[in-house]
Amino acid sequence: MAAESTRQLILSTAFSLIQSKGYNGFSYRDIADEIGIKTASIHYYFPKKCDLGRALMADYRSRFKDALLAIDQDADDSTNKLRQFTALFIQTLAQENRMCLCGMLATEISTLPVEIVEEVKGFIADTEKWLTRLLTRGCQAGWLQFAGNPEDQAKALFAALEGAMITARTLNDRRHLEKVAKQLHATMIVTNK
Amino acid sequence: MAAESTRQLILSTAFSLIQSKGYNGFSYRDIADEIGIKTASIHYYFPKKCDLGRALMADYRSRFKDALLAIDQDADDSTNKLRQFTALFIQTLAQENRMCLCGMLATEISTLPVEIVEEVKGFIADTEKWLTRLLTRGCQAGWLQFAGNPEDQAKALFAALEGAMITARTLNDRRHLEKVAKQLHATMIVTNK
DNA sequence: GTCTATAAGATGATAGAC
DNA sequence: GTCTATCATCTTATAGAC
Repeated sequence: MAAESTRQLILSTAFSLIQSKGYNGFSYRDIADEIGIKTASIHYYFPKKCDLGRALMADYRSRFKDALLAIDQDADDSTNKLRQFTALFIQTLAQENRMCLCGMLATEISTLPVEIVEEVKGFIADTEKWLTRLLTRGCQAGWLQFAGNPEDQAKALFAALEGAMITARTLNDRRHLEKVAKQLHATMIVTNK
Repeated sequence: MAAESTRQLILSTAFSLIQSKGYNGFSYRDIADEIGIKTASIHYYFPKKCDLGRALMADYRSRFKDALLAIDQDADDSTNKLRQFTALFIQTLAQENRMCLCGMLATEISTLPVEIVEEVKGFIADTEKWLTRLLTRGCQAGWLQFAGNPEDQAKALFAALEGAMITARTLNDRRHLEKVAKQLHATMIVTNK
């Protein structure tokens, strides 16, 4: 269907733009010019910009959740699950220096419509909850070790990855993120198990 | 002098706006309305928006450097210097939920004029360099302990603080940042010294 | 579904009066 | 220094023809 195709094209183009320039940094015109359509056509699928923004963030949240589920279902031990998790961030950055949509929108939070704010908050809550469970189990099984409690360590770990994406992008050095990821692993993974 | 006062008023108002809404999220009109002047007056002091943005980031970078120098000159040991460092981020967030200007602009990096980009890069380089020195000395003196090398640990530490400011602001919970800071301390500070 | 046309408002910026 | 007036341009958004 031509309709479904255009809709998908709008979504993927907008996704790329919002990951690199932010919600306030892209316009319907940017999308239209890139695809070769008119802005009115975009309004047909997404009447208001916040409709598009909400759809993008909701999709992203859903796909990220699927990725976490896939890690859960993997037979690997906690250390490898942790590596798979950090790899999600490294892969995103490797793709044209794109930011995690959550980190991007969270920084713009005070300028966003409420519907989008809720999705961003949900993404953080989902991820910290998942990470807390991973860290708790990893500790119990003796694969992981760290000071403090799993909840706070999960917050610190997620924050470090989001922050490192930002600094890596700014310094135009994706290895920056890889170094931070490696450092985070070294801090938590029990090597003499 | 009225001139100096207006200039300072513009800078402080713009600073507050850019910390909360980002470079692409504030306008000359926002500043003018808040101060009670016209946008043309702002153009008198800062002809182009990037002049204002550059001034704000350069000032911030300079003041942050001074704060780091003050920590250096303090008689405290490395663990307390580290606590003073993380306190800088906590204090910023405590002030009306404001972001670190570096983290804010770094996220918008792909939309910023080059002069500003250079200041942001410089801020990251300055801070990571200072932190690396602190961590190196703290290790040598036996106050601090961590896996890997000081350079990468410095990158991870800075990234975690910037990231935690973002998540804390989004969740509207400044204790989020405090928990992450505490966690970072617990990870590195040798308790039985 | 996609377009043209158009609107109302914001934005960064400048010229020139006071 | 600060203002009024004005600018070209962009932005989100809608109405209606095809």
